[in-house]
Amino acid sequence: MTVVPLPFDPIAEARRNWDAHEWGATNQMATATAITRAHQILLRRIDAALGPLGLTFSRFEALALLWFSRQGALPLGKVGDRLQVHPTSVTSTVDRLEADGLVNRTPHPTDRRTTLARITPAGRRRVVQAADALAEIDFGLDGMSPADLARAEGALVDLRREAGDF
Amino acid sequence: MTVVPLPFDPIAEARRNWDAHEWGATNQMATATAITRAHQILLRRIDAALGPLGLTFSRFEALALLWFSRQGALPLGKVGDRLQVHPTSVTSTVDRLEADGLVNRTPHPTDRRTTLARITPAGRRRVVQAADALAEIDFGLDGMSPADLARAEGALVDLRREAGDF
DNA sequence: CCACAATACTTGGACTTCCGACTATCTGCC
DNA sequence: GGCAGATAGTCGGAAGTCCAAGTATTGTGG
Repeated sequence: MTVVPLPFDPIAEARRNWDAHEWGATNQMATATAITRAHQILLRRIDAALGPLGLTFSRFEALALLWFSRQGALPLGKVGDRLQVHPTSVTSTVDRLEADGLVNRTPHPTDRRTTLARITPAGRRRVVQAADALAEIDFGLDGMSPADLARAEGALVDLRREAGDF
Repeated sequence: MTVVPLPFDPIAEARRNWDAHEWGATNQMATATAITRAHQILLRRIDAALGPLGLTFSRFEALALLWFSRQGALPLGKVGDRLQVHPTSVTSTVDRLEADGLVNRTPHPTDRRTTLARITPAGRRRVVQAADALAEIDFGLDGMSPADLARAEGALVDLRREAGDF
């Protein structure tokens, strides 16, 4: 995608318009817009870095979660809870990871409703490569100072907590 | 989507795992994850608030941009530049806005390559309702203090600038 | 002045996300 | 014990994002 730098900060501009028309919640609008843009930037860079490895960010997140799990396997539902995504998204993500041989579906030993996603040896190798690739580009955040990294993370804790993240 | 609160902060957990396995760029990973989650939370709340009005956040952003423009019309390319989305996304967004009668496509007076998106009277009414609805829910950010709003926005300025936002 | 490059938009395809609806299985209470 | 309701996962569909490629139009350098 061609990035065309604007001659002004679009958020500052939106803030002026918002105030001028008395639309309310200007600060929230500005922060919501900033988070949205940051996410766009991040996702593009991360997916670009993972593309050569045949992964996307969401597939990487699932794979890393399994990698960290003690047994290398989790029920699909647990994956959804941890990543805060819809069950159908987990199904779709695991479908693709399985098609690439990075994960296997295994029946749960006692609950026949439940399916476990288990990371394969190939999956373990791949996720390490991906983590390297992401560390290499600083997760797309090389434009942020250590202080800003901490500020952003800290400022978002209450939002996540209040939204039920933990 | 059912939100299942976790008994711990998943980012703190990821941080521990990341460090334990020496995967690198832990602070960037944590901030990237926080931004991703914040965006998920935000988008769900905003789209839920706009759903009854037949809008989504991206359609609202485009409509608001046209509303603020002096002529009530902009070339599709300009819309993409301002919202930092791919030309095909603009096409798709304007298609739907046009199907709902909120926007019209008009030929550019001098450049026949260019198409203008023009907000209709119905579009103007709708966007004001939408802005009210969003202010009502504080853009999904009612969980954040004024200080945190400013912190988050400020921390992301450098990222946006360095990425070519402005 | 005219061929070639740049620009503006659309089309088709891949991927992710969600919702609603559906099947299969387990759990609990009468 | 057995039926009702909860839980786990999948399927189909809608919407958003992107990329690659294609058409139409405009701009430009030899």
